[in-house]
Amino acid sequence: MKGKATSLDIAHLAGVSQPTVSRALRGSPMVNEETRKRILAIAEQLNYKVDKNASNLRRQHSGTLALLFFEDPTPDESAINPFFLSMLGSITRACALRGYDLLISFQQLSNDWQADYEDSKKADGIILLGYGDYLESRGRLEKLVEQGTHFVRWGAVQPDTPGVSIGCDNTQGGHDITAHLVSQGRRRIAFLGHASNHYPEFFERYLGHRQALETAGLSADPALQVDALTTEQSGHDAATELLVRGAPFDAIFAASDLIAVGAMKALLERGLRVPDDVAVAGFDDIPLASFVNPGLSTVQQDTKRAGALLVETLLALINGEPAESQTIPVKLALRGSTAAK
Amino acid sequence: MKGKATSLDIAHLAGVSQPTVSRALRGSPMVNEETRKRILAIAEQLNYKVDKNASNLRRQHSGTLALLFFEDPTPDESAINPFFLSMLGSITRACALRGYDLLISFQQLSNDWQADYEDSKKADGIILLGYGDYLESRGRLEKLVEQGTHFVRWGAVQPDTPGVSIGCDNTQGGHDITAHLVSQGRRRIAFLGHASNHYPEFFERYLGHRQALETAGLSADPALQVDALTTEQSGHDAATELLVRGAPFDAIFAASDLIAVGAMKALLERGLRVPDDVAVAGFDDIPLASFVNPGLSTVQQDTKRAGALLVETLLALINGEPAESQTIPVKLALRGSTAAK
DNA sequence: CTGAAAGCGCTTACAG
DNA sequence: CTGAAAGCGCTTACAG
Repeated sequence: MKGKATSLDIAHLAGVSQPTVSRALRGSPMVNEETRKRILAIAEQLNYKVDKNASNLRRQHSGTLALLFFEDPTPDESAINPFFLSMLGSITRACALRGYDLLISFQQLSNDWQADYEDSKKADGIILLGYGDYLESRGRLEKLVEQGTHFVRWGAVQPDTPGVSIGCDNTQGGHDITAHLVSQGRRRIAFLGHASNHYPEFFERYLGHRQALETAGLSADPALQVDALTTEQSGHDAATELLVRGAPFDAIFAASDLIAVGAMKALLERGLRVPDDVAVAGFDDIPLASFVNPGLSTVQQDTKRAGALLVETLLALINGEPAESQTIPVKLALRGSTAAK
Repeated sequence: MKGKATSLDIAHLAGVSQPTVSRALRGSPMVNEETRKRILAIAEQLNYKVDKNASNLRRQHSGTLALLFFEDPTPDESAINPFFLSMLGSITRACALRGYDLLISFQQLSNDWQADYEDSKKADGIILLGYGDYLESRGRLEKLVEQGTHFVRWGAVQPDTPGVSIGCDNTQGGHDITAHLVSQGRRRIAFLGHASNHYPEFFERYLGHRQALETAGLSADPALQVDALTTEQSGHDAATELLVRGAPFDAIFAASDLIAVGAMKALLERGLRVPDDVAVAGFDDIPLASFVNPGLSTVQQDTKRAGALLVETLLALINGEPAESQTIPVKLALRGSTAAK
């Protein structure tokens, strides 16, 4: 036999028709048990595998999901945001569990998305994972909805966002970690991270932060908010800017762990001690958070649950079942960086 | 028009035959320029995308590579070895650059590999990336070769390994970092990591380590080698074991950064100072290496180059071109953890 | 329980 | 330069 075996080869060997082979292989109940066993044995022996291209073409689905991963500040570097890598792992596992393959594509938010996996029938639906200017990408989300593409997005869950989104409770997280800082005796708490609707996740964290301040009877000083994207460098720059401004502060809540780690570096370089002089908290609970010195207090996102929920929701969408945006609860992971003075 | 547009729909609208549409879309030179333009315009307007299943079925290839990722000590946790994540990123980019899609699958080394992507025509070839007992997996490599599967493997490059491998120069790396430790005045250098042919990469690093010791006129004390897998926990355990043994040492070369970081923790817990009491070096240069305190000296593997080389080699194999195993040079990344006493 | 027939949407000789 | 024909390897009504 030259080349790979086909179902027709098996049919010949088993003395049945090709459709019967197809039925037996997929466990159709209407195949004689003995016939099935014979067919399975031959298939095994020939190392036969169903040709997915043929099968998919006929069945008009692919058994594959696509993960569209976009990140803007790091177009080409190998350093991908660890939080997303953790998500990647959990999404892969969730797919495998449900018998789906996962196609992966890294893209820049600023480019046109190569989101034609579904159109070209390579995937049944798309998971969008990334970080960047929401307002810039919004139009593309609308286009996906318009085209009837099946997709779920990881991000801020807001009523006016096109399509279905899964995200963590950013507001609650921002609130809780700030409340914790207050409970540790901090009063002048800076926020490092973009705080506008361009970056809804950060904005929600910021709003939660402000809520907690208000509850504590503290006011949010505009001088204590500095824009930052989710990279260490950006966090370093933001903390430096904060120091330059000169407004006193005794704590920093960074909108992501990467920002927090960069900020800690900047503080240490200026001779400030964490947490003695400045408490620092982050968001995400990336592995690095427990390794910096002191350990970084942060808001933990449940990536395992998130990955599973993204996949489940997308599959529901694909199957025409109702699917809604959902928010996942967060919890605090407290370490040395926010100890009381 | 209901459902997605097909090439036949376009043919009708353009007043040509369906094969002409197919030719025009793939830029065949034997299509009238005006006809082509008309067809392209219609295709654009209908948001037409070639059905990959049909195309692949006909052309008998998939334009997709599969990345089979296996890791054994962490079957289900979300914490994936950061070094492999870095490789993942570079492989994805290398694929995208060459117009290939990447299918990803996480597996346990101990299970049967679900390596039938090529058999089922979902991928044209497979990249194997992972860490575990080589002797255990060897049989499966042999089977892949036997079946004529196109694959490349990241790992130790050794003549008797089935198939084609790409790996870094582990021996050189182990040699250079040990020579560096010696140059910093260290004389009793421990090695943490498996040092047997079950783990060829570690073994090569160990051999390089011994070479450097010999060159320096130092002998390798068996009491200073402790087995460890590439996790922090394992590194922590190994360092603890080393301390329990009681043989004096003034430096540790860990076979991976994760081991080194775990070992550093164990040392600090016992009140030992790095580098004053014990210098510590690792291997991989994961992002964490520059964040621990003090920064971890290590051997840097060029993951960008590695990813590109893996993809290039696999594509050569797929195209029936000659392809050979290759070794990538390494370089040292020196930080505070190996400063002179 | 099984087979003959049709067809998924392309690509590629083969003719002209 | 273009079209009619065949066929990639399956799955699924339709008959029996």
